[in-house]
Amino acid sequence: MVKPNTSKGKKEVEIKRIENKKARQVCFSKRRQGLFKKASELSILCGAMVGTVVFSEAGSRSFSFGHPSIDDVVNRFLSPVTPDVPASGGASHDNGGLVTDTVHELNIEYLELEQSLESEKKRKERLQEAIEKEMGEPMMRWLNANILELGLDELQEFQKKLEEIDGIVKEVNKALVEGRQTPGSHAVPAW
Amino acid sequence: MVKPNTSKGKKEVEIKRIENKKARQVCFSKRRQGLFKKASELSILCGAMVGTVVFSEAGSRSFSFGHPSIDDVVNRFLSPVTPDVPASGGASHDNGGLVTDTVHELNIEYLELEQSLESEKKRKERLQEAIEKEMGEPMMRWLNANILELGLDELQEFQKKLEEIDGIVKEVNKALVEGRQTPGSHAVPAW
DNA sequence: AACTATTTATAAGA
DNA sequence: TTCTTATAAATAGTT
Repeated sequence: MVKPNTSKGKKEVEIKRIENKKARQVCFSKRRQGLFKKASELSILCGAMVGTVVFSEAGSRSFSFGHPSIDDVVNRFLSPVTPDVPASGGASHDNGGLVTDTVHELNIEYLELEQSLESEKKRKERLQEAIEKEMGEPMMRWLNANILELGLDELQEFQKKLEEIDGIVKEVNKALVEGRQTPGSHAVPAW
Repeated sequence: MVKPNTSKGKKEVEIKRIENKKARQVCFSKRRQGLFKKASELSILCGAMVGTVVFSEAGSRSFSFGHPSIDDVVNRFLSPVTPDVPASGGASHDNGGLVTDTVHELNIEYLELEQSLESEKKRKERLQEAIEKEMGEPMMRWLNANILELGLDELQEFQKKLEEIDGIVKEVNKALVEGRQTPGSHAVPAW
């Protein structure tokens, strides 16, 4: 290339909030793309589960990438199977085999059990919090913002949804009370 | 740096699974770092919520980055509410005054009325969509992700919330049917 | 883990 | 928004 420098091109950037709104949006768009590309490459090259979620500043839009899917990744993240916490090594208690027979091994087993109970407790706390937070504040905020705007038809539609969800919850509840086993296939409508 | 070229340096890579285990692990480590850095830069430059989760291939370890925190991002992702609803550019028909008296003015008034009805219709459509979208997909996704994990206590808590909301909706509904006037202060709990 | 030749990402400008 | 291009940044292979 023999083009003279026309002052285009990348300049070094310091990483701090871009104040100019237009420039910020352009950057958001470009870097979001770049981020997803990197995430995708990592998942392919290394066969790893990777999930990335980005919300636009206003919060009105969300973008996500996930391998194998964003839902899989989120579920995995929420699942107690692996303790999360950045770079925390999960003591996997796989147990293919024989009974432990030394005091040392018994001790280890006990510690693992204790840890697993602890993390189960934490998980429950997190779920409880989530219910409070997701069903509480944001839903109520949305209602506050919109309920006065709803007409009759809309209200009835909204109510129908509510009752649909309520029905599912009741069903799962029942299944739990009765069999105390995983309610694998409760009647889920075609979501 | 006066080193002669000893054939180091990057070669182009095609994006496919790296078969060599050692190389794959090294790549995982490097690119994971890179990904988190990019995610962090995006969140700072553009003031956006960003979350990224990566699981090691074996699945024993998880790594995450989140701004403001990974839990915030996940909760937001699972939250049924997105306060989008773009600013409805409603032509405010304030009317402080006198009766219009020329054909021209009547025409204008008619056109404005028509426009206002049109935009009202649009607004309703938007709300209908919002109900579908907010109550539908994200809520169901959240439920899917969590309902099997909920214990009895949590389920009952969840249900209580549902019924609380349902009660409010019914009340507003009633107010609409009866008085056909803004139900300014229905019994709203302390949200 | 450090090095560095190259590829890749991207900030500005058009 | 999309394309172009100079340059900064990421990184694959080597040591």
